[in-house]
Amino acid sequence: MQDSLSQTFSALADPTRRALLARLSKGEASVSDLAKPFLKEMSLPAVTKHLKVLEKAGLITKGREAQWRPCKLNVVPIKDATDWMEQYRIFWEESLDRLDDYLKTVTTKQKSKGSKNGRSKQTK
Amino acid sequence: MQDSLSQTFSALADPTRRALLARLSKGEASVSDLAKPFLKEMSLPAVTKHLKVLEKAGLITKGREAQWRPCKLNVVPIKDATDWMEQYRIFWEESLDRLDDYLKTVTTKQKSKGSKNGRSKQTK
DNA sequence: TGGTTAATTAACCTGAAAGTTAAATATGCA
DNA sequence: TGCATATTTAACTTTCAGGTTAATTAACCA
Repeated sequence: MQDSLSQTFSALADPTRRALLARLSKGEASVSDLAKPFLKEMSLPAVTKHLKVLEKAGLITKGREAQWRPCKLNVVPIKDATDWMEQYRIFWEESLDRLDDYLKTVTTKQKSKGSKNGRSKQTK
Repeated sequence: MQDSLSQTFSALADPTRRALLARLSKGEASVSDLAKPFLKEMSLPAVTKHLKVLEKAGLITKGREAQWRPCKLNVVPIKDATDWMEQYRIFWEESLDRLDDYLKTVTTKQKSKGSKNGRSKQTK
């Protein structure tokens, strides 16, 4: 058995499953509704399996209504994954800062037609 | 070949690889440095393979310095993955709002010993 | 009761992921 | 040169993911 973060990431690591989630973000849908856009590319049981993966990862829950299984999105594991990723946010914000500084340097250079230093990355 | 989001998510879907990234977030390290904490559980070539997965996903880059291959974190794909997840943020914020409302209702009830509305979720 | 629709299960195939051990490749240094 | 260290590659095994087709289950409806 896998830890739940791994399960979430691996559920998300498939474009069909991400598309299913995207569809469900617009509202509940039955299995055949969900499958419809994919039936050119794969069989219904294949979609069933994808849904099972999503269900095991806690990303969707299936209800029952007559012969339909209305699926709905559960976003909690996505939030958990996002929370995990947050620990890296500082890194890309940092690098955006550097980009910012760099752009400022370029702008300055353009205005003053000259650089105060020979290196490219030096500001700040 | 996989699309890059799938590659990122699938690279992140392994606790060893996430631990490697976490280690790299503290600074560059060589392969053997990185491997050290895992050598009780797996062989060095296994770690090499994990690093290759991370490298192919663009999450790290390997340099060379004598016989060492210093690895460093590249956080861009993580940002991309986060950006993708952002489309779901509204959902969990929504549900936190509902929780918030609920807590407010409970508090109000405690203070006023009565509820202003007759909705179903208010008890308990 | 029997037919239709919705969905799942079973049995199977193929390929790739994740690990192994052993051998090969670089690089530094005495 | 030749040995030691760092890392990768090769060859192999096992397990699992993702797909298939065919059969089965479940519910509705006439």
